[in-house]
Amino acid sequence: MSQLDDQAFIHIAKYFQALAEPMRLKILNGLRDGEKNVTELVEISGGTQANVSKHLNLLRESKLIKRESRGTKAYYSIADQRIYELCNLVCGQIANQMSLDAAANEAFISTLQVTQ
Amino acid sequence: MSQLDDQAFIHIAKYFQALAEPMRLKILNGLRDGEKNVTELVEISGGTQANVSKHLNLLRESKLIKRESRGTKAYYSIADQRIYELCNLVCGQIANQMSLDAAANEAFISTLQVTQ
DNA sequence: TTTCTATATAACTATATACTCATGTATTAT
DNA sequence: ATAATACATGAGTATATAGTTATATAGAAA
Repeated sequence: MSQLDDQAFIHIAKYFQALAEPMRLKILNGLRDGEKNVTELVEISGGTQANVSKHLNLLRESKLIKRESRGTKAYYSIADQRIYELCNLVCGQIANQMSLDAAANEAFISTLQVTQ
Repeated sequence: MSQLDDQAFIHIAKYFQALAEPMRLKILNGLRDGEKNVTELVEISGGTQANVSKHLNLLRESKLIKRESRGTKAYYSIADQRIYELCNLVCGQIANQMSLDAAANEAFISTLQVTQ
């Protein structure tokens, strides 16, 4: 394995790492229908303000979302639409793994709002 | 957010978590061209036998790979082809983020062997 | 049976990170 | 200027996990 390979794997791993947290997935899911400010995302996610703020910062550093400050509010929105493709792929996989019957499976997937 | 949602996000996060480790990505990359035994994967990845064995176990629990024992050897192979689609998506993203010029970008991507 | 090879696992350490609580900072309103 | 609102961040704790070392287990060969 070359060094370049190693660096690449580290980068890719970090990208997946940003998606490897339920609260962050909730936040990203909450941004599907457009930008939201921190207070709105706190309500949607059910987390504390401090914690949501930190997750938002991490997602921003990972270039998954972007921030725009307007007045006293901070509006976040998706910077990388690809994450929904990723989630759709994974959701299919997860739905397979959870041995639900066909109907429940449907319900499960639609609950995730994974269809763009 | 319903409880079902919460469970779903937890599942999806765990799936991404399995991919969020450079050594595991190396191992998965090493399995692109078919099954390999542990010793081969140790050589490919450059890790220790114990560590590779643990990562293999984790990947198996996450249903990303499967194990077949033949004689004294254990052969691992991809159980979920989707991971390569995931990696391809992510690699494109990563390549964009690393501000390489077009040529280096090409080289970078081909090094990753991301094209199926 | 003894030995060798291949793999798994237990014990331990070190590090990363998710979370909470408290506080800081910036913008708007009074 | 003061207060209120919205957000960010530092300190501290708890937990998860990647890694190492040593050892266990299982099959094949002698």
